[in-house]
Amino acid sequence: MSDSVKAIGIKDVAREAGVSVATVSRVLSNGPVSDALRARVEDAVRATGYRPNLSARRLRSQHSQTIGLIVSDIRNPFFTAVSRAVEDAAFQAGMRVILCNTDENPEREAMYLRLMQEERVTGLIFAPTRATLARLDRTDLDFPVVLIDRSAPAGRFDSVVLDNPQAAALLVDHLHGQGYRRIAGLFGNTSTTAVERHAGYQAALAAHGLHAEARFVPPTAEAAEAEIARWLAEARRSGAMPDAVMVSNSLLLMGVVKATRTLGLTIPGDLAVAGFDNEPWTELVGPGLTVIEQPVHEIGRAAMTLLFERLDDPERATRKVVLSGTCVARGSTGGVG
Amino acid sequence: MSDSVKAIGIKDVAREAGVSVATVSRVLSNGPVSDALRARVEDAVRATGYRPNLSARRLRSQHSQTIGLIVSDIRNPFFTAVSRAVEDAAFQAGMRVILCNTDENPEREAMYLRLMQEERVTGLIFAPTRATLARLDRTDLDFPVVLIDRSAPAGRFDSVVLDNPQAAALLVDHLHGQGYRRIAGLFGNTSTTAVERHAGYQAALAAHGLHAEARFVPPTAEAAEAEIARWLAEARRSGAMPDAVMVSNSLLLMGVVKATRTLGLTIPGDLAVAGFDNEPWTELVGPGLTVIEQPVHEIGRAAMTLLFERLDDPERATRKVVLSGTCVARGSTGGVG
DNA sequence: GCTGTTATTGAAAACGATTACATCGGGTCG
DNA sequence: CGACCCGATGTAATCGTTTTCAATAACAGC
Repeated sequence: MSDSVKAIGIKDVAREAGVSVATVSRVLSNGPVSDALRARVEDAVRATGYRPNLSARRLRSQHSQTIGLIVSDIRNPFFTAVSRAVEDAAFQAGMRVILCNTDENPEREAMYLRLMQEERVTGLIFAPTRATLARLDRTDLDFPVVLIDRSAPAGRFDSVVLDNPQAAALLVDHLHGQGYRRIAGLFGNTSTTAVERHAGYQAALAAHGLHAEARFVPPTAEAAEAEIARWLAEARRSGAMPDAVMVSNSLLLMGVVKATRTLGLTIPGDLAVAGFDNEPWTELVGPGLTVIEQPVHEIGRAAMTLLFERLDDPERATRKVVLSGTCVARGSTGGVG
Repeated sequence: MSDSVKAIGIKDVAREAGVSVATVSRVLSNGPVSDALRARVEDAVRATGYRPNLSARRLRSQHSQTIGLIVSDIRNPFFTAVSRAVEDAAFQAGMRVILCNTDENPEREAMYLRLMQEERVTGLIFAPTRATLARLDRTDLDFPVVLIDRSAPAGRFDSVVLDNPQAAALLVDHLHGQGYRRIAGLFGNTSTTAVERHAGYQAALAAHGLHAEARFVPPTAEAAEAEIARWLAEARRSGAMPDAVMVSNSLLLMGVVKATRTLGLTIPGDLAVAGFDNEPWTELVGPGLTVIEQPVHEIGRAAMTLLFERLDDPERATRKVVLSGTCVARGSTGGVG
């Protein structure tokens, strides 16, 4: 707590060890130094408790050794898992990660993009909203970007995404196989992900000769709960109750389950339910919830791989890695009758 | 993607605007500049697309404008909520947050503490494991630290914690009021939090004249599931089945619920269940899970307040803010019979 | 008209590290 | 033995800002 002493710098270490600052720097970065001096310097570092100043280091070396990771919702276990994978890969490569959370808010996205530039990040992994994705082409960033979860329509950026249409179709096929015929769909209205899942849902229903009924809501449990309650009330009046509902993410899934509780509906007796993301709790709710499981860790790893390859060769053609999900069938789609 | 042009710096802006770099700097930091020049500089900034280099800025100004936040598990909604509160408060104060995740691993804690020093953070908010907490007194950091969730035994650091004994007692009292008499307790074995909750649990049971039966496990759902299964099997053989079990965090809670499923026990018929942290899914599992709700947002805000006050006055006495939780009663403790 | 004061502005030092370049010894080879 | 080279080390330039300090201009007071 002695506030008066200045923080110790590389000069102090050099003096303590009786060498030049250059030698200290070389020891710190495993440069060519004789064993004798190296030992002296290491002792001095320990003795003084020296910690290099990262700002100075980054400024001079023009190397931030940092990659950015901008996700839309850190509470979503999908993103926590991905960020874990990214961080592990980054750590192995001796890099740090700056993790930012946008809440699907374009203003925050813009703010964090600016931050990334000011931090001079080496690269960025980004899950943008549709709004930002649209103008991202025209924004110029001076670092490579890999998109995750949300994909670019054109091809200026590398990206890694789930095969969303296929995954949605997987759910529809499963529901159809279990005997459900009126399959409602509830989708988020901010991400391209939801759009793709909706497309897969529609195509699969068409293939089975079924009619699609889809609605789009803000990606919150509350919105989903309210919408599904309204929807079912209407459906009951018109005598056209769906026998199953699939949703495009786990927040909506929670909303739907809540709604069935307040409406007094049983799962799957009155309504079958299926969704995305195999979160730990989905196994524990009701008879267990049928979900699509994403290869979350692989998605994170793939994003890092793409990023590093791009850093190696900035000129190569952009790539899009598409991974497929698997259907985890549980009691919530137990079958008709 | 024009890689050949050097990144533009403050010099380029100065040349573009026909002023000195000092003036540009002053405009950027709202220093005293005539309106005419200010306008010219702002135009130049826009024209060149200049972004200040944060490393250089931090190096020169000796002000990182950054606070560290080290949590033990970012997937734990308690910490996601806290970090949200911290980040909001930091943003309002014009600061950035470096968020780090230790997984309750002392090595990672040490690594991140080192990182905080090298980043020259202004202050740190930290939820340490017991192991690290013990040696934290002897470590010298050159920035103030506020502990959250886990409290310091001595008093070198400011801290903000839940009133853990009281919260645990709240649960025990509730269970007792519902008619339960054999109340088992399952606690994590890495945090001081669990220790305090255990103490409250024991005291409350004693007050009711009941016998405490507690066990400690690693803070994972798997460990809890295995332990509770073993425990119940033993208890059944010895004819001393508990009629209720309380656990010290939400991961353990999940493990216990899983175990009841595989063992075919009903909640609360065969076993009442209660735990900590009012996560969204606890409402949806079985008849709803009775939990202690923590004032998560207030905890984050209080930590930031403590930190800022400490920065204002490094000499003042350390404080410990204790907030109380509330009991959210649900079906999982529905009552005996 | 001279001086003191204040508000703008620019030149240059400083922040704490890395690194280009020079220096120095000692070994190898012709 | 001299030329050459190589590895270890030190000196000083450098990264892109902020900030100190001096300079200038404008203006008020006497």
